[in-house]
Amino acid sequence: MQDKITRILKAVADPTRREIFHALVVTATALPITQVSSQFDISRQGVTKHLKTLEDAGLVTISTRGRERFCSADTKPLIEVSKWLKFYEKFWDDSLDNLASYLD
Amino acid sequence: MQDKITRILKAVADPTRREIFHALVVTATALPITQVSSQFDISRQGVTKHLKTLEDAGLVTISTRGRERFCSADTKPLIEVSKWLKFYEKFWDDSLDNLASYLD
DNA sequence: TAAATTAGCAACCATAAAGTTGCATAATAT
DNA sequence: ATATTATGCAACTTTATGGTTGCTAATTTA
Repeated sequence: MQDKITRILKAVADPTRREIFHALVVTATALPITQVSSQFDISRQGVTKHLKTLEDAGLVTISTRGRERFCSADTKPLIEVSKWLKFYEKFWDDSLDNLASYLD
Repeated sequence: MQDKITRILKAVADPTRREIFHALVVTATALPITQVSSQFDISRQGVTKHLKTLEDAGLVTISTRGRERFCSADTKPLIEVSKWLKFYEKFWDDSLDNLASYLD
């Protein structure tokens, strides 16, 4: 369907999803879905959908233990975003000069 | 409506928009809309919409001269994305150690 | 065993997003 | 003056997205 970088960027483009991701990153311990969703105003199903999107992007991993599903964040896919940005860093300040040197 | 970082991330989350943006960055000279759209398979109007989205995110600036509207890329807003990423860089490799030092 | 908890699935809704076409208008070129 | 070109605007279609609710199934707890 979509390529990796697109999935990652779409995943973090939504503010609620960024919040969920952030919460999982700073918690640093795997949380069951209900416990994640309790931190947000939207329904559990809403959160589950967001978690699925984050999982598809590789930003969240989910493991089942008993009836619970534990979610934890994985920041590694963001390296892709960082790599994508790298190219444009060249142009951040003195655009023309840096472009010139790039074209050489 | 949406906050800055969300507008920027949404703008670059679309692959066609990333392509348009990239084309403008490497061209380094302002291009009239028709000339931009000629490089893509979608209609001129489609491209115009994407340019509007990019402009709203600050990634493209458009100036009118005569009947033409010249578009050029501005990479500066991507600094916001870079700043957003900064926080998560801490966790990229040795997650637990770095989280520990962050929490101190 | 019965009650409570965790979660998935499916259907649904409203809105946004990506793209199209047709038409009007202003600026340029012939 | 006419024809051409560059563009905006508006309406429309299709599909994606963010969110909801109701129901069912499985695992725990009492």
